[in-house]
Order: sequence, then structure tokens, then C-alpha cells
Amino acid sequence: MTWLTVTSLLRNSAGVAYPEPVADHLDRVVAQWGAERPDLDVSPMEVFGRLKRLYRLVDAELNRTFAEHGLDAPSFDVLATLKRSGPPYRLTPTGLMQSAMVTSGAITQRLDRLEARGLVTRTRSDQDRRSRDVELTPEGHALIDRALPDHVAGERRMLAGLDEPRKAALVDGLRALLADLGDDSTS
Amino acid sequence: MTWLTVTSLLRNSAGVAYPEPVADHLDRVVAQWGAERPDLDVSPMEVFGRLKRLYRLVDAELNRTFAEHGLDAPSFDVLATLKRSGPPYRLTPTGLMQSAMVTSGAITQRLDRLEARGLVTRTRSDQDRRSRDVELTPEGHALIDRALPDHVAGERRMLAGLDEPRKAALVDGLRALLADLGDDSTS
DNA sequence: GCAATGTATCTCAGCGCTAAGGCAATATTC
DNA sequence: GAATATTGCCTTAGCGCTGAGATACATTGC
Repeated sequence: MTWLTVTSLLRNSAGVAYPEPVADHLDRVVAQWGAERPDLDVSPMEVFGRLKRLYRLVDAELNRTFAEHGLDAPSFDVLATLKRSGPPYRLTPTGLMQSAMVTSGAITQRLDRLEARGLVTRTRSDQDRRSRDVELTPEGHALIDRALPDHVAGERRMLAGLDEPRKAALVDGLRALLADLGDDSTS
Repeated sequence: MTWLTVTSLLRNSAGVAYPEPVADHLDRVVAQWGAERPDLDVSPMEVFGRLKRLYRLVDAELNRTFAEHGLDAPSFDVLATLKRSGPPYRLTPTGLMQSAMVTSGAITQRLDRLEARGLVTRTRSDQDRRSRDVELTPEGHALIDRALPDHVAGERRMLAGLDEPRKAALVDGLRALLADLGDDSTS
């Protein structure tokens, strides 16, 4: 069986076709289903199966960098969200929850951990006394300032093998799928 | 600020450019970092940030279908892996572990649950008495046969908005990144 | 003003996973 | 064949998350 894919249709900026790709895990999965359930067209798995495997690999790699700074993904996520929000580096748990796509309970526990480490503070809002203001402490600032460049560098390394048009096409596809699934349609 | 992306460079099979995309969550994230840390080029986040959000959305959607069949993602994964392996629908925990990209402990627990529900059996291997043969029961067969078409249909619905070249380019990018990260280089 | 509804956060039991380690069987080395 | 290393699976403590629910405050409609 040949692993004919669209890759042969894609060309880089010099107009040279990419080498034929090697069969990967998902090629085998799809071939197996073709033998076992020839009545079903399982080609959508080409997208979602690879999405899942890639997510797992990327997640593991990013966690390595986080760990070097005494962090994990959930903690980094909160610190980074606060940092990039700009002065006064203050958000509510609800804002953090929406950005992280987790439940309110998860945010509460993340903040418990970060507060215990002295990386964020939680204070009652004056405008709305149900709400909380979560703010980076100087230690939180220092930590995210140290970790962020390494994090981005790690991401850049993982992308190093992709040329620009291919990366752009990947981003385009991800963006389109996100839009189709209703991510962020207004907010 | 305009959200210039490469989308304007992509054309469908009729040669018509896609409409300019709306700003999404990651566009805002990147813009925020541009204001807060102009020294850092955070463009790799365009890929990995969207990957993470997409994974979460897709995961939630797939779980809806699994739940309709009394399943969750880990259980479905094991049953589907056994089913697509073809006759005699039998694999070892190690094989399942590698396919699922989880630890051996996770597979043990998945199999505990499936065995308790009568969906798989575990027997000692004759060739290697350390090993186990995990096999689908008739009930396991029936369940995965029912769930699989719905699962694939759900995946197909999520892809409905993507035209062929765009989907192909997305798959190509995912495949290339997986290869770069060493997924499946030989096995 | 007050009841009803909505909102923001927290609590907690239960779940699946990881990491570290244990045990038994097999492979390797001498 | 004995000693050592490796392999395959299981066990378990601890972790972060979800989902259901509680609490306190805010808003709405009358």
C-alpha cells in the first residue's frame, strides 16, 4: 500500500515538492479501519487522531520547560494570562476561567496553589463584592518573566522543521476549525 | 489593528480567495504579548495556543457522543484499538499503552473498568506468562460497532466547514509536526 | 421595599492519570 | 546453571479536573 497524501501537491517557496511522507500512526489506523469496516469512511480521523497525538506530545514537551521553573501547565497558564493582560496585571477568576477553558472549581484550586506560593494575591472587589481581584505579586512577575522566554523558545524549537507556508497553512486550518466550532465567536 | 493572516494567500479550488478571518482568541493573545513583551516574538503561540483550544473543544464534543453510548474517551479508545486490530481482536496491555500514549498504570485501570463491565477479557499469554491477552467480548464488539459510526459522524460534522484543500493542508501540517517530534518514527 | 432570579466564587466527592515502585517471568552474560 | 538485567503488568499515593451543589452578593420586576 502506498501512503498517497496531498503532501505531493504542496510545494515550498522554491516550487520544489516535499518528499513523500512516511506512513505515520494515523495512516495505519485508517488502513486498519479500512480493512475492518470498509463500509465506513473514517477519514475524519486523519485530522482528529493527529490532533490528539500532537497535543499529547506537545503537552509533554512544554511541561519539561515549565518544570525547569518549578511550574506546571495550569500555573503557567494563570500567570501568563495575568501578565499579558497588562497593567495592573489583575483579572477576576471568571476571566481566567474563560481564557483557560476550565471550570470555576479548577480556577479556584489553581489560585489556591498560586496564592499559597505567594505568586498571586486575591482580594475582594470593591465594585462587586461577589467578585475577586487576582493580581500578580512581584514574585509572580519575576517568575513568569523568567519562564516565558524559555517557553516560547521551546515552542519555536518544535516548529523549527516547518517552513513558513506550511506553518501558515496549519495555522489557517486550526483557526478555521476553531471558528467552525464556535470558539470565541464574539467575546 | 488589522488581523492580517496568510489566509488571504490561500485559494480554494475555484481560485477564489477566502474571506478575511475574524480575530480569534489567539490573535488577541499575541497582540497582548506584543504590547507587554515587544522584545519577544511569540508567534509560535499561533500554532500551539490554537492546538490546545481546539483539542479542548474537540474533546468535549467527542465526549458527548461517547456518553450517548455509555462510554468515555479512554474506554472508547481501548475498544476501538482492539476492534481495528482485526481478528482475533486481541492485544497486550503494552500494545494498548503505546497506541494510547498513556502509562501502563493507566491501561491497567482502563482494563479493570472494561473487564468489570464485561466488555473485554484478560487472560495470561501462553507464549510469555508475564504478558496478558486482552480481547473483546461479544458485548464489547456490539458496543464499539454501535458507537463507532456515531463517533465518525460527529467528527465529520466538525469538519463540515472545511473544504478539501484546507483540510488536506491541515492534515499535512499536523503530520509534519508529528514527524518532527519523533512520533512513530519507526514503530 | 421585597421577592425572585441571576451571578461570582468556593466546596468537595469522584474520576482518570502519572510517577514511583513492586513482583514475577524472561533474557542475557559469564 | 547461576547471577544479573530486562520486561510486562500491577499497585498506590497524590494530583488536577469535573459536576453538582452551596453561599453570598447583585439585579430585576413589581
